[in-house]
Amino acid sequence: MSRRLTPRGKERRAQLIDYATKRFATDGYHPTSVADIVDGLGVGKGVFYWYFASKEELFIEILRTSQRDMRRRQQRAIEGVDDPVRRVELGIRAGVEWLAANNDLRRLFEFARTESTFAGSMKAGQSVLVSDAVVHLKEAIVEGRIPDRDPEALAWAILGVSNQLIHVYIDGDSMDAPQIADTVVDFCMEGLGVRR
Amino acid sequence: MSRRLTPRGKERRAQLIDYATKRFATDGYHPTSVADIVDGLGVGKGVFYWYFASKEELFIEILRTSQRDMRRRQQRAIEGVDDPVRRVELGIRAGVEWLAANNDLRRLFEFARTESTFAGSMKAGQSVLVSDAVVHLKEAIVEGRIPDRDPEALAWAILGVSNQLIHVYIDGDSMDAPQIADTVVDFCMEGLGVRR
DNA sequence: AGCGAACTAGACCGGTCGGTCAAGAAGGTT
DNA sequence: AACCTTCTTGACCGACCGGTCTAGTTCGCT
Repeated sequence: MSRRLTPRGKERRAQLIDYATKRFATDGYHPTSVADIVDGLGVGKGVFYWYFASKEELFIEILRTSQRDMRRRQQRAIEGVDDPVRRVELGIRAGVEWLAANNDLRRLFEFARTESTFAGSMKAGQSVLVSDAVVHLKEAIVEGRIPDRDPEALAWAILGVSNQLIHVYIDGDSMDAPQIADTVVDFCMEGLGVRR
Repeated sequence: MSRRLTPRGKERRAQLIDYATKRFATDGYHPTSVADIVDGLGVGKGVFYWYFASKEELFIEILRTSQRDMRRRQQRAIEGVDDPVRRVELGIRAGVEWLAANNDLRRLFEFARTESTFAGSMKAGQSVLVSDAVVHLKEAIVEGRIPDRDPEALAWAILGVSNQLIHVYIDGDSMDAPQIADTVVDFCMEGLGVRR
């Protein structure tokens, strides 16, 4: 699906994406029908299928552009920083802040990972983030700044901590984004801090 | 829903739960219809509604009993162990091994967290696990074995690492459960191991 | 003003959904 | 054998699903 869109058309399309994102995030993808979306916007069903080939296509589009946006933010946050450990930290903070600011999308990501139709698309996107992180982790290992362990596993672990703490503390809104970022960074840098 | 069940009835019920769990895990909760379940078992639809009041009730029952089972396994793994740090480690290992061995259920948990209908039930169950862990973490802090940080956040972080690494390495079957457990324990105990 | 492209409304379609129900088979107890 | 409870069948129901389509309106351009 790809049409020539006038400014008016682009805005409609954006409207549909925004509203659908919210509904998907609050009610779930399956329970939200196309009729719900167009009714909520007060437009006819034809509008939806003018801009999107299917409900599924819309959802995948939301996932793709969101993942791209998050990665961009992370890259902007670390550009020009020499210290690899510092780059990891800034990457974590940028990621946490993006996910906290786009909680709707975070929820969509969580769901998308659970259904085979979307899992592939999600895994691909996440793998990109992990590869990004692996570069810095490897550098940190080479420089002897952190012990030599599988950098990919470390990157996934970081992602896991970030997602979990945001999920708990944003949805339970008992912490703001910077506080969560502090907690995540702290745990990722030294874990429980057990002396062994 | 609760009926007097003969042994035969109990087995039917278990059959339904087993098969539905697998279908829910592979195809998703919504895409799996009640008709799919009974057809897959070669029985009539009435059978399903003889044992369960609704599709939703069945799903919640699966979640409840699974969470209980996982917690039991964790408790059995740490009973009689004096060292709180060791208890945390054994709890992590037991949790990881349970989730790896019951990957179907792990996927269901992942989905259940994303839909408002089931999120409450899931959160409650997870909170219990966290409270369990918090007890040992507090003790470890008091004994000076680990630095004094919010034990609840630590517990959630541990849960996040466990879920993420199992998700990645079991579904991509490139590691077995004990290896994953090692990796999780390692990360949780000392994180990236940054010297600060 | 006129025309084609962009956009919109909403009735409509076939299919599927979760759930019901009447009828009867199977099994245990007396 | 008679009888009651447990269990099973599958046709059926109304609701709703994603998606189509036709008839039209609005807009930008010449």
